[in-house]
Amino acid sequence: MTESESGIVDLEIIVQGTQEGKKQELRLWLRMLSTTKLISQEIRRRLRNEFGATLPQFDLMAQLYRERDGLRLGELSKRTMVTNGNVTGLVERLETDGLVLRETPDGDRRVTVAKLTKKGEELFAAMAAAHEGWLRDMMGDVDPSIIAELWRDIGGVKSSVNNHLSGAAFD
Amino acid sequence: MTESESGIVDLEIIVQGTQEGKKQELRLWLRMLSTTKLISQEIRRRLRNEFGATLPQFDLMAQLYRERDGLRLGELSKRTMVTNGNVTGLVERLETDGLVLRETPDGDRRVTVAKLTKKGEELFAAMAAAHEGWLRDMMGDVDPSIIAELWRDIGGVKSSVNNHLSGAAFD
DNA sequence: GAGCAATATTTCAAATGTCAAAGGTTTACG
DNA sequence: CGTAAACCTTTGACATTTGAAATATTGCTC
Repeated sequence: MTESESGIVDLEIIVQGTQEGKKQELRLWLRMLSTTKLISQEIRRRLRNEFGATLPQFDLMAQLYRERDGLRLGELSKRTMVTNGNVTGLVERLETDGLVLRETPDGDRRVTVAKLTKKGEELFAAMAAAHEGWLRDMMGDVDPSIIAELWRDIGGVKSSVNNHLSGAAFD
Repeated sequence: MTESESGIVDLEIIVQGTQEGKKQELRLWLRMLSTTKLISQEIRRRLRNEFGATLPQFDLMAQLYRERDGLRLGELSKRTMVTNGNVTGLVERLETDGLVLRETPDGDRRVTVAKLTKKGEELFAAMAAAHEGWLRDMMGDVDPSIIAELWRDIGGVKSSVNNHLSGAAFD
């Protein structure tokens, strides 16, 4: 058995012994975290196997796909939740693969704009379609009304978190 | 403005133009992902600032705290959703910091067991208390009944995902 | 007891991630 | 004009992550 198959079990054991009604927020958080990780790992595996791409690359290309004129690296960083320093290398590798172009506009030479190449657009279109299908498949057992409800309520959680951050980071 | 303050905005822009009733699973997934990332980053920031620890280290110590007799590295890997190859270096660094001990039992020399030191126990106890408080704080605006409901429904999502994995990975 | 499958951990290469600091460019102010 | 402040990207050090391959040890079988 390869290591990749040994992976996931369950982080929630941490609060196994939780008393009724207490630490609900902690319980919810651990369940969100493990579920998100589970889905991420599955998507990562499929992206890799079927397209030879990584999840951060997919995220980044998704943004560029919506902005055909390209985006500045800083803008890309914000939209993908990838740190600035990280975007550099990410775009670099995508450029090496011929999926992305980098250019500096005449107006402001501080700026670097990245945009998808033809090849990049084609690859992303295929990945996006597959990606959506994977999710529909994975969540296939969940009632659509529950999906909608979860979407709303998690939005509430997100707002609450945003209102209680220590550092800076807004929406 | 330092880079760490520039960070997060919102990944959900990807589906800005989504038609009503379509791609609900994708929408939900993106919201889960961005919310989880938001909370993770906040916890990471606080762990770092207040305790000089990282999130994976916290996860790992949480498991060892519940098993005072220690755990084998493979067992640790499964419980923390950290891959096997990863546990090695993680434990190594914790040992360097005097928070964890490693020893090989007489019975089976393939095995390495890790356990918390006295110092490790004390540090973790402090971190755990703070951690729980942070979560209660961050989710402070969310009604407790919603929290409970989310916990149940996300459990449903998790089950569904587990039933539709391509590789191996169970619960 | 030699050989082989199973188990447990380590190692490796490549990519990603955080954070901090340094590099150029542009803008604005005195 | 000249220079400081602001802006955008890159770089660097280091930790983490994945996936796969390599090691080491044990247990089983013939």
